[in-house]
Amino acid sequence: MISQKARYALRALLHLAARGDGGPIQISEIAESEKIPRKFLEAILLELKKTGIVRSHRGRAGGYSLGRSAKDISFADVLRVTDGPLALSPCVSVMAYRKCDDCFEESICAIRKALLAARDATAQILESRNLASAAQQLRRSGAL
Amino acid sequence: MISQKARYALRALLHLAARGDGGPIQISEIAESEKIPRKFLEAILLELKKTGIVRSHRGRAGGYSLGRSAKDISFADVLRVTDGPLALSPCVSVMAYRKCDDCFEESICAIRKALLAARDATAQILESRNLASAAQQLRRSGAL
DNA sequence: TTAATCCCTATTGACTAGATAGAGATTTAG
DNA sequence: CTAAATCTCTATCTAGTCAATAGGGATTAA
Repeated sequence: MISQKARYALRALLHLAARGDGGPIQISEIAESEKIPRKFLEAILLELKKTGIVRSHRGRAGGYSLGRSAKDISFADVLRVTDGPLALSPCVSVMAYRKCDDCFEESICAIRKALLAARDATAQILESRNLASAAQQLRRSGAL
Repeated sequence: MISQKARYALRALLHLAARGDGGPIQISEIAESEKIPRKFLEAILLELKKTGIVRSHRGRAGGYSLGRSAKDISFADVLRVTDGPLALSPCVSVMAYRKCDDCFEESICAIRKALLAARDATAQILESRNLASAAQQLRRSGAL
């Protein structure tokens, strides 16, 4: 299961992607219209900023905007920031590989083989879905 | 990431699948040869028993054996017991559906659409991998 | 210089993961 | 029949994580 943080992050980013072309948007606007606890959202956006997914503008009339084109921000990108690796085991993570603590011999581990296939399938999907396509879906279904 | 409990469960079940035809195997044998804390393994096997994945035999010379043919026990079956639903969100879980707490309108949720595709991809893989095929892989690579 | 914004650190409460302890119940060998 | 070996059950502990909140500090523009 993804965390609440991940849900908030995705909702906030979709908000930015949808109303994206009129300068920065304030935390409080996002928090109110997406029903996200304001302080929690601050922390989330700060993390997203550190990885370049969003950009911030300080001072009066400051706020947040996407750090790059919406079509270049995938669901995988976001989940990796909020929830860590997509993989079901560190030993099959591409972005954050680590040997399992008690692994005997990785090359013949039957568990690893299954988890690796699962990771590849998940990553293939989540890397192909991005904010632009998601926002477009919303527009098509009349939600925007 | 899967839990430590899931790892232990899978290792224990592979142990049973590999040495499966000579009557029940004791917890202590599994615990020692798979390096799993004994008491923790007891709890895990008890849970696996409740769902029919293993069968127990009490008393002297008792122990555990698989509850059904190894080819009918998928990785998905095991992970569902130890770690809950495979899905990344309750609203896309097939075995344990639940509406998201703060969902506005499920049918047009763009997040849900991506998570649904991810669930299907993961489930497809994990339901196709089973203890029999995993044990066979181990045999082929000379681990048994 | 003031007000609006983002930035940062610390803290809290609830919950879960992983592991352990100690008895109780059941079966079978002798 | 009884003793030993097994599984069964309930309770507990510790450390860590999740979700949320608090209270300022830094920056910018009007």
